[in-house]
Amino acid sequence: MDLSGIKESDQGSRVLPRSFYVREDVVQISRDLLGKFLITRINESLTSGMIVETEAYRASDDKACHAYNNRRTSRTEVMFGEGGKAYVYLCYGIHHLFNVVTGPENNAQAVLIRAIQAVDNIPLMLERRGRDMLSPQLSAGPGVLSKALGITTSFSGHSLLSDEGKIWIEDRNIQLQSDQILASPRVGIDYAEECVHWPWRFRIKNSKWTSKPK
DNA sequence: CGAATGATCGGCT
DNA sequence: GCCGATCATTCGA
Repeated sequence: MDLSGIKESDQGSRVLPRSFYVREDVVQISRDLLGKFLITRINESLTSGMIVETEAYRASDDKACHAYNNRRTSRTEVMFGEGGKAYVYLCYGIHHLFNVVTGPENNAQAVLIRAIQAVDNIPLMLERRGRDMLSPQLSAGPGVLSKALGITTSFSGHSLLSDEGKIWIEDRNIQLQSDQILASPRVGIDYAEECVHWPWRFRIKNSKWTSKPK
Protein backbone atom coordinates (compact mmCIF):
# COMPACT_ATOMS: atom_id res chain seq x y z
CA MET A 1 0.00 0.00 0.00
CA ASP A 2 1.39 3.37 -1.00
CA LEU A 3 1.06 5.58 2.02
CA SER A 4 3.66 8.18 1.17
CA GLY A 5 3.15 11.18 3.34
CA ILE A 6 0.55 9.42 5.45
CA LYS A 7 1.17 8.44 9.04
CA GLU A 8 -0.19 5.17 10.29
CA SER A 9 -0.23 4.00 13.89
CA ASP A 10 -0.72 0.43 14.95
CA GLN A 11 -3.71 1.10 17.16
CA GLY A 12 -6.74 -1.06 16.43
CA SER A 13 -9.29 -0.08 13.82
CA ARG A 14 -12.75 1.05 14.85
CA VAL A 15 -16.12 1.41 13.19
CA LEU A 16 -17.07 5.06 12.69
CA PRO A 17 -19.76 5.88 15.27
CA ARG A 18 -23.10 7.59 14.81
CA SER A 19 -21.59 10.85 16.13
CA PHE A 20 -19.26 11.02 13.10
CA TYR A 21 -22.19 11.00 10.68
CA VAL A 22 -24.81 13.17 12.38
CA ARG A 23 -22.72 16.35 12.28
CA GLU A 24 -24.27 19.24 10.35
CA ASP A 25 -21.43 20.05 7.95
CA VAL A 26 -21.42 17.57 5.08
CA VAL A 27 -18.45 19.34 3.47
CA GLN A 28 -16.34 18.72 6.56
CA ILE A 29 -17.53 15.12 6.73
CA SER A 30 -16.51 14.68 3.08
CA ARG A 31 -12.98 15.71 3.98
CA ASP A 32 -12.97 13.57 7.13
CA LEU A 33 -13.96 10.47 5.15
CA LEU A 34 -10.70 10.60 3.18
CA GLY A 35 -8.31 8.01 4.62
CA LYS A 36 -11.14 5.98 6.18
CA PHE A 37 -11.81 2.39 5.10
CA LEU A 38 -14.98 1.28 3.34
CA ILE A 39 -15.67 -2.39 3.95
CA THR A 40 -18.27 -4.86 2.71
CA ARG A 41 -18.94 -8.40 3.82
CA ILE A 42 -21.03 -10.39 1.38
CA ASN A 43 -21.52 -14.13 1.80
CA GLU A 44 -18.77 -14.08 4.46
CA SER A 45 -16.32 -12.52 1.98
CA LEU A 46 -14.78 -9.29 3.20
CA THR A 47 -13.46 -6.66 0.78
CA SER A 48 -12.26 -3.16 1.54
CA GLY A 49 -10.48 -0.06 0.34
CA MET A 50 -9.26 3.25 1.67
CA ILE A 51 -11.41 6.21 0.61
CA VAL A 52 -9.31 8.57 -1.52
CA GLU A 53 -11.96 10.72 -3.26
CA THR A 54 -15.37 12.09 -2.19
CA GLU A 55 -18.03 14.64 -3.13
CA ALA A 56 -20.47 16.48 -0.85
CA TYR A 57 -24.17 17.03 -1.63
CA ARG A 58 -26.80 18.77 0.46
CA ALA A 59 -30.46 19.53 -0.08
CA SER A 60 -30.68 22.94 1.61
CA ASP A 61 -29.01 25.00 -1.11
CA ASP A 62 -27.26 22.64 -3.54
CA LYS A 63 -28.99 22.25 -6.89
CA ALA A 64 -26.88 19.20 -7.70
CA CYS A 65 -28.40 17.23 -4.81
CA HIS A 66 -31.18 14.78 -5.62
CA ALA A 67 -33.07 16.10 -2.59
CA TYR A 68 -32.68 19.79 -3.50
CA ASN A 69 -35.73 21.94 -2.84
CA ASN A 70 -36.95 19.41 -0.30
CA ARG A 71 -37.56 16.90 -3.07
CA ARG A 72 -38.79 13.96 -1.10
CA THR A 73 -39.38 10.84 -3.17
CA SER A 74 -39.09 7.15 -2.44
CA ARG A 75 -35.57 7.23 -3.84
CA THR A 76 -34.34 10.23 -1.85
CA GLU A 77 -36.22 9.40 1.36
CA VAL A 78 -33.18 7.74 2.93
CA MET A 79 -31.24 11.02 2.67
CA PHE A 80 -33.79 12.68 4.97
CA GLY A 81 -33.09 10.11 7.66
CA GLU A 82 -30.37 10.38 10.29
CA GLY A 83 -26.73 10.11 9.14
CA GLY A 84 -24.99 6.75 9.21
CA LYS A 85 -26.86 4.94 6.43
CA ALA A 86 -26.09 4.03 2.83
CA TYR A 87 -27.79 5.80 -0.08
CA VAL A 88 -27.25 3.83 -3.28
CA TYR A 89 -28.91 4.63 -6.60
CA LEU A 90 -28.62 3.53 -10.19
CA CYS A 91 -27.01 5.94 -12.64
CA TYR A 92 -27.28 5.67 -16.44
CA GLY A 93 -29.11 2.41 -15.96
CA ILE A 94 -25.82 0.66 -15.27
CA HIS A 95 -23.86 2.02 -12.34
CA HIS A 96 -24.64 1.65 -8.66
CA LEU A 97 -23.40 4.82 -6.92
CA PHE A 98 -22.69 4.61 -3.19
CA ASN A 99 -23.27 7.57 -0.87
CA VAL A 100 -22.98 8.03 2.88
CA VAL A 101 -26.02 9.74 4.41
CA THR A 102 -24.94 12.43 6.89
CA GLY A 103 -26.48 15.01 9.19
CA PRO A 104 -29.38 14.89 11.63
CA GLU A 105 -32.81 13.68 10.65
CA ASN A 106 -34.66 15.89 8.12
CA ASN A 107 -31.44 17.59 7.06
CA ALA A 108 -30.86 15.77 3.78
CA GLN A 109 -27.21 15.47 2.81
CA ALA A 110 -24.84 12.81 1.57
CA VAL A 111 -21.26 12.14 0.55
CA LEU A 112 -20.63 10.34 -2.74
CA ILE A 113 -17.63 8.02 -2.48
CA ARG A 114 -15.80 8.48 -5.79
CA ALA A 115 -12.67 6.34 -5.47
CA ILE A 116 -10.94 3.90 -3.14
CA GLN A 117 -7.53 2.31 -2.90
CA ALA A 118 -8.16 -1.43 -2.74
CA VAL A 119 -6.83 -3.07 0.44
CA ASP A 120 -8.46 -6.32 1.61
CA ASN A 121 -9.21 -9.27 -0.68
CA ILE A 122 -8.02 -7.69 -3.91
CA PRO A 123 -8.42 -11.01 -5.84
CA LEU A 124 -12.19 -10.99 -5.22
CA MET A 125 -12.45 -7.35 -6.26
CA LEU A 126 -10.53 -8.10 -9.47
CA GLU A 127 -12.88 -10.98 -10.16
CA ARG A 128 -15.98 -8.83 -9.63
CA ARG A 129 -14.56 -6.31 -12.09
CA GLY A 130 -13.42 -8.92 -14.60
CA ARG A 131 -9.83 -7.70 -14.50
CA ASP A 132 -6.47 -9.42 -14.19
CA MET A 133 -4.12 -6.75 -12.93
CA LEU A 134 -4.37 -4.40 -9.98
CA SER A 135 -4.48 -0.81 -11.18
CA PRO A 136 -6.37 2.36 -10.25
CA GLN A 137 -8.97 1.45 -12.87
CA LEU A 138 -10.14 -1.27 -10.48
CA SER A 139 -11.74 1.25 -8.14
CA ALA A 140 -11.28 4.84 -9.41
CA GLY A 141 -14.82 6.03 -10.10
CA PRO A 142 -18.07 5.75 -8.14
CA GLY A 143 -19.59 3.09 -10.38
CA VAL A 144 -16.58 0.83 -10.53
CA LEU A 145 -15.74 0.94 -6.83
CA SER A 146 -19.28 -0.22 -6.06
CA LYS A 147 -18.82 -3.08 -8.47
CA ALA A 148 -15.48 -4.02 -6.87
CA LEU A 149 -17.04 -4.05 -3.40
CA GLY A 150 -20.25 -5.78 -4.50
CA ILE A 151 -22.47 -2.80 -3.59
CA THR A 152 -25.86 -2.61 -5.32
CA THR A 153 -29.00 -0.53 -4.90
CA SER A 154 -30.28 -3.19 -2.50
CA PHE A 155 -27.81 -1.72 0.03
CA SER A 156 -29.69 1.59 0.09
CA GLY A 157 -30.97 2.36 3.59
CA HIS A 158 -28.61 -0.15 5.21
CA SER A 159 -26.96 1.03 8.44
CA LEU A 160 -23.19 1.69 8.39
CA LEU A 161 -22.85 1.62 12.16
CA SER A 162 -22.01 -2.03 12.81
CA ASP A 163 -19.31 -4.38 11.57
CA GLU A 164 -21.87 -7.16 12.00
CA GLY A 165 -23.69 -5.83 8.92
CA LYS A 166 -22.70 -6.12 5.29
CA ILE A 167 -21.24 -2.63 4.94
CA TRP A 168 -19.51 -0.17 7.27
CA ILE A 169 -16.65 2.36 7.47
CA GLU A 170 -13.63 2.07 9.78
CA ASP A 171 -11.02 4.45 11.11
CA ARG A 172 -7.67 2.68 10.93
CA ASN A 173 -5.76 5.64 12.32
CA ILE A 174 -4.64 7.19 9.09
CA GLN A 175 -3.95 10.85 9.91
CA LEU A 176 -4.24 13.30 7.03
CA GLN A 177 -3.03 16.89 7.29
CA SER A 178 -5.24 19.49 5.62
CA ASP A 179 -2.52 20.21 3.04
CA GLN A 180 -2.82 16.61 1.85
CA ILE A 181 -6.43 17.22 0.75
CA LEU A 182 -7.20 18.86 -2.60
CA ALA A 183 -10.59 20.42 -3.42
CA SER A 184 -12.04 20.91 -6.92
CA PRO A 185 -15.46 21.30 -8.58
CA ARG A 186 -17.76 18.30 -8.86
CA VAL A 187 -18.32 16.55 -12.17
CA GLY A 188 -21.38 15.48 -14.12
CA ILE A 189 -23.69 18.11 -12.64
CA ASP A 190 -23.87 20.67 -15.46
CA TYR A 191 -27.56 21.22 -14.70
CA ALA A 192 -26.74 22.60 -11.23
CA GLU A 193 -26.21 26.20 -12.38
CA GLU A 194 -24.08 28.24 -9.95
CA CYS A 195 -23.40 25.17 -7.80
CA VAL A 196 -21.34 23.67 -10.64
CA HIS A 197 -18.34 25.65 -9.45
CA TRP A 198 -18.49 24.83 -5.76
CA PRO A 199 -15.26 23.06 -4.72
CA TRP A 200 -16.99 20.14 -3.05
CA ARG A 201 -14.93 17.36 -4.57
CA PHE A 202 -12.08 16.20 -2.37
CA ARG A 203 -9.13 13.92 -2.99
CA ILE A 204 -5.95 12.81 -1.28
CA LYS A 205 -3.08 14.75 -2.81
CA ASN A 206 -0.73 12.64 -4.92
CA SER A 207 -2.87 9.52 -4.65
CA LYS A 208 -2.78 7.63 -7.92
CA TRP A 209 -5.97 5.80 -6.92
CA THR A 210 -8.35 8.72 -7.60
CA SER A 211 -10.25 9.39 -10.82
CA LYS A 212 -8.91 12.21 -12.94
CA PRO A 213 -9.43 15.80 -11.73
CA LYS A 214 -11.59 18.03 -13.91
C1' DC B 1 -48.94 5.47 -19.04
C1' DG B 2 -45.13 7.42 -21.95
C1' DA B 3 -41.02 9.97 -22.38
C1' DA B 4 -36.96 12.07 -20.77
C1' DT B 5 -33.03 11.88 -18.13
C1' DG B 6 -28.89 10.97 -15.61
C1' DA B 7 -23.64 12.43 -9.22
C1' DT B 8 -20.71 6.94 -15.43
C1' DC B 9 -17.84 3.77 -17.95
C1' DG B 10 -15.28 1.66 -21.48
C1' DG B 11 -14.46 1.01 -26.18
C1' DC B 12 -13.42 3.02 -30.42
C1' DT B 13 -11.47 6.64 -33.53
C1' DG C 1 -12.10 13.05 -27.46
C1' DC C 2 -16.56 11.11 -28.56
C1' DC C 3 -20.39 8.09 -28.17
C1' DG C 4 -23.54 4.39 -26.97
C1' DA C 5 -25.13 1.30 -23.32
C1' DT C 6 -29.26 0.53 -20.42
C1' DC C 7 -33.01 1.14 -16.82
C1' DA C 8 -34.90 3.06 -12.34
C1' DT C 9 -36.81 7.14 -11.30
C1' DT C 10 -39.33 11.12 -12.05
C1' DC C 11 -42.76 14.07 -13.90
C1' DG C 12 -46.57 15.36 -16.51
C1' DA C 13 -50.79 13.89 -19.21
